[in-house]
Amino acid sequence: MMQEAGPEAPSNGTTNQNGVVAGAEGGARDVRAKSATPSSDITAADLVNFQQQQVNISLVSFLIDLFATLLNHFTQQPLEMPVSVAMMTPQVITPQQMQQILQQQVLSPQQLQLLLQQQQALMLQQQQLQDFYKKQQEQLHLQLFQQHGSKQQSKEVSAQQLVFQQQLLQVQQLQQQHLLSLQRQGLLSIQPNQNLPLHSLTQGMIPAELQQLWKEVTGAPVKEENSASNNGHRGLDLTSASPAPPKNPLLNQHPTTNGQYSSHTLKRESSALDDHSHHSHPLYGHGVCKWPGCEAVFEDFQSFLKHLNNEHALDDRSTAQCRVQMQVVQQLELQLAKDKERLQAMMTHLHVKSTEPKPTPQPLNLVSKSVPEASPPLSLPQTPTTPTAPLTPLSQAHSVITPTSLHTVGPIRRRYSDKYNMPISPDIVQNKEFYMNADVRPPFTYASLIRQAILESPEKQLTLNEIYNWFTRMFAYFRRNAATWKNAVRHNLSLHKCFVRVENVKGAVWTVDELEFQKRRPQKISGSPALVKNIQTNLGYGPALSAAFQASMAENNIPLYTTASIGSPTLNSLANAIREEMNGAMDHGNSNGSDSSPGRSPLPAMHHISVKEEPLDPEEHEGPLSLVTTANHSPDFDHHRDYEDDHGNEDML
DNA sequence: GATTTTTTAAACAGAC
DNA sequence: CGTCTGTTTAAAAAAT
Repeated sequence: MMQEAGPEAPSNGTTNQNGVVAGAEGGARDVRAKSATPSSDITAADLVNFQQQQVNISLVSFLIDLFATLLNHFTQQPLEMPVSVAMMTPQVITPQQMQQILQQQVLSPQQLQLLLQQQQALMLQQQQLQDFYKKQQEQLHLQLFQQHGSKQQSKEVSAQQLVFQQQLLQVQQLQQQHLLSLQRQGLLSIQPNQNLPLHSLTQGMIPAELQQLWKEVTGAPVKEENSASNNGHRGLDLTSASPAPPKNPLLNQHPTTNGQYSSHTLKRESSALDDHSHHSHPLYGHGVCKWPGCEAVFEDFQSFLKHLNNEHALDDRSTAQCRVQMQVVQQLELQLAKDKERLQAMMTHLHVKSTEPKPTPQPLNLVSKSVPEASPPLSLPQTPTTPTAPLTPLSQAHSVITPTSLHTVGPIRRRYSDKYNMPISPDIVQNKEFYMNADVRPPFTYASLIRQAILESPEKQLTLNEIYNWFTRMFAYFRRNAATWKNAVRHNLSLHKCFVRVENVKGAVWTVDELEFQKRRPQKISGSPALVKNIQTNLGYGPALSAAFQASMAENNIPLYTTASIGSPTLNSLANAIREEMNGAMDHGNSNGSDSSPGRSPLPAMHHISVKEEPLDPEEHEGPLSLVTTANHSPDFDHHRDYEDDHGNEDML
């Protein structure tokens, strides 16, 4: 609604963009926390197994990432991959599109309501699983971390390859699962001229291609995954088995029953993939009715049809099952999206780790220069990008299904506000990718966002212009209507006491008075005791230190931290501890106060907010992962970034 | 339903 | 003079 006046073009060229890593944010946001979706009729035991495997993967992944990073850092020779990242981003149905498809076909508002209720129940179960999973993860992390000093370079590389390969396979599996789920429901019919079929979904992700790709990437023959671990092998089995119809978790909660059930179902489903090509009906395969929870055997297709019409007619039970199936699909979709994201982060990490700030190919012409409003690609019917749906902590995770969600693109706002003391950081980090690409208003207040921007900066201080840049960099939404939100940003900076302006030779920077920020609203910590404890812990560290952790977690590519910060407050603390340890281990020198941006550091004396002389600023020097490392020593790189930022802004405004 | 917070809009002043 | 930065007021919207 705001006039996007030209005068908005900021003169960012003048101000040096501090080295905050925009891109490479390989951030490999965590997928694992939401791992094994309670899909289908896999038994509880199976789920646990699967989760354990994922734990293994993530552990290895973490270690690999860590060491590879170190390796890269010291050798300055990032692994090269002769593969374009773009290749690896097949266009799959976005969650939004999925919702549309599903909703348009079957659901009435009442049904949606029912569905929501069921989801809640389901989510309870999920939560239990996740709790279990987290505990295990925590344990293993601890264990592994104790032996982290003894790895050898060669091992790391090969292990990295392994993990990477597994990631590829995982994504592929998810895609197949997803598709098969759709087919199973009959909600998605496979037709040659439709663009949803399997070969389209897996386009660029065909196993053979993956293998080939992997060979190219590694320059070595592909190791059989089962030789190193059973993850890959198991994963493949899961793939084929995954379409097994889900036991309705609401109707049947006896794991033993499920176990018996699934054990032979899995076998039968194993070749479901190529099966429905014979019979047109996706619910019939291998002589078995594939309706979820059914599995009646039939001699011929006709009797199956008869059965289908009789037993699975449009009644309450069937619709309920259908809803559950939708839920499964949703989960898979989410999982898939996250894993894709993770994969891409990995690829980016391996490919352009320390040179390319933009991980996601963001076409510069996406938002064209002079016509911010005129370009209609952003209009409602189809989202221009294919962002993953924002992953939200449990409570809202499935708001995606609400009827309103289809229309929420613009006006509807639901702020997270600052209920909790560490309000948005985990969420914002988790959904980084999403907000970077989706023209969706982030559900955070300006104050929260500004704070986040500042805390993410290496020195917990930003100029106004740098804050602007952070907004535009991190949120597609803020690439438009600059006059409006910039005004709001300035307004917020002035309005809230928690933002402190610090004079500097070169001007002024803004810092966050953490205590004030906490004060802003009566602290109603309604969350778990763990959360409270965590907050206390953080406060104990002092604002500066806590901020440092926040920022480093946000900026670094190490999945564990992101995982932990999202996964559970307890783990967050753990991550902090680990982080601290690592900082100590990695670089000692703590070379006095040599800034990454010598020119504009405010006078230390003026800091009544203790953001300055903290002993262990991770970015201080040789920050383990971020681009800042390079930026510190390479004027060219600085220039490069300046240019990029200018460029970006020109494009946006 | 009242109160508080947040957002949006806009006027204005000072520095550059 | 125009732009950027920063402060302030006002009103509407949203959240509590």
